Amino acid sequence: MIDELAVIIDSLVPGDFLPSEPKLANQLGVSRATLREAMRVFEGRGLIIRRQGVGTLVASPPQIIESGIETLESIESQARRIGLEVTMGDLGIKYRQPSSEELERFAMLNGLNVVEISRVIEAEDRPVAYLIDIMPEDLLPGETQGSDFRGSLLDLMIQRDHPAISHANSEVMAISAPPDVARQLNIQRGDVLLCLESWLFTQEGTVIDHTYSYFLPGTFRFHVLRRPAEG
Amino acid sequence: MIDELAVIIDSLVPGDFLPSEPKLANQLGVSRATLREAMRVFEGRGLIIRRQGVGTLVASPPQIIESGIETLESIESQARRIGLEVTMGDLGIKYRQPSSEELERFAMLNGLNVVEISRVIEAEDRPVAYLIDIMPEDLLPGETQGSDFRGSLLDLMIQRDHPAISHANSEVMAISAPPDVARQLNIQRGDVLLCLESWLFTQEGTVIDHTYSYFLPGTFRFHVLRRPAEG
DNA sequence: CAGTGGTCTAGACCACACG
DNA sequence: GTGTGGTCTAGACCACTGA
Repeated sequence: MIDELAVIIDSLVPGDFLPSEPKLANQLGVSRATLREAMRVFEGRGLIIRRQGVGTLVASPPQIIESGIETLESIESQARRIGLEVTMGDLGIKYRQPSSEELERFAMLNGLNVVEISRVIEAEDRPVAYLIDIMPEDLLPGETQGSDFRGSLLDLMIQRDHPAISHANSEVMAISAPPDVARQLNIQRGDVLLCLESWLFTQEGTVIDHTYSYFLPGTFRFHVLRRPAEG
Repeated sequence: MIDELAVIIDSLVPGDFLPSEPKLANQLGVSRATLREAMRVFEGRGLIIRRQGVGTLVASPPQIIESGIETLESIESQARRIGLEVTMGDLGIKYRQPSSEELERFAMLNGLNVVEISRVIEAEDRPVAYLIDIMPEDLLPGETQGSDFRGSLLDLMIQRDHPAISHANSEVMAISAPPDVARQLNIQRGDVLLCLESWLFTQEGTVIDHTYSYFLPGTFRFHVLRRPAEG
């Protein structure tokens, strides 16, 4: 069945709509649930786009952002390098009390809040990443004040001299999209995401930022040089 | 609903069985389909194990293999470092003609076949990874001859002097398990996997191995140091 | 064999987009 | 309002396990 679906998608050109799910299920002789299961595969590869209330259409092949995973670089600047335009959705800014773990990690002064900043990155009118930064409020770059900020938080932090960024320690994970992230990225919960959880270090060795980056498959390609251990 | 399920799982100790799916669905007041959707989340985190014909049980917290992703090291040797015992399932060995792309990549002599080697790695009686190596047949280490080979292919290649391994170029991906891989790892298709696709280079700069490594969430933790680009 | 999880079906209702 | 995808339900059959 999945092969038949592949043929149908193949026979269409980017921008074309597939028949509606009930029709297509009928046409292929399967239930809608089974059809949707199959469509997930193609959606995961970025070949089709499903939009509630609109329909399912064949996607244009995306421009791929390729980068070494060991390079700490904002999505905006990666995109700029290949001439791809990315836009940032609305900033979600939330101040809250730090957890005890955060108090320790950030070596925060008493009484300060942490600020949690979330935003969706879009390229070619599709969400491609969802970023969350958590940091002590006094370390938030001043440029971000005002809700019209549209640049890269990471770029601001790298460019400023104080505190100076040294590196990030990141963990690489494959996860199934949690409900809140799925909603933000306009995908179904359970869809596959590549996630980097990072702690940003200053040259003094203190942690000033804790981030989660969720990447949709298709637009990003991370590579890494792996070398045998010494000895 | 998912929270109620979390409480139930929390209240059990590793090794305990959950009620059967129909019973549990009834108990929680949802359909079996919905329950299964929720259970996927916990299965993805390695908290529960579902076995067809047996039941669903609460998993013991796995020992976690932690490693820098930029280190080229076999799973066996990573596991040895933390005192975890891993075993290798049966080798699948298949000889076949190289594709035109492989001919070029491997700079192969005419008439040679490539050999495709696949195996499942298990730890604590659970599959944790699925590895596939594709290489020209004349480069396959002699030790692997005979179906009772149980060691690490990568270790053999790193240890031998000719050809000497320099590094691997790997791509990091999050994928939804394809049917064949899902079957091997005893998971459901659509479950989340971290995948490394690598090309192994000799010090002469030629490619001698093409590998896919699929990692189940839970047992492995990859991290990486990310540094700002120069300038 | 009985009981389990794996998969599929048919049908329903909802949230959403767009005219 | 109409049609779309998103989600859920109830029920069925299959494949597998272990007694």
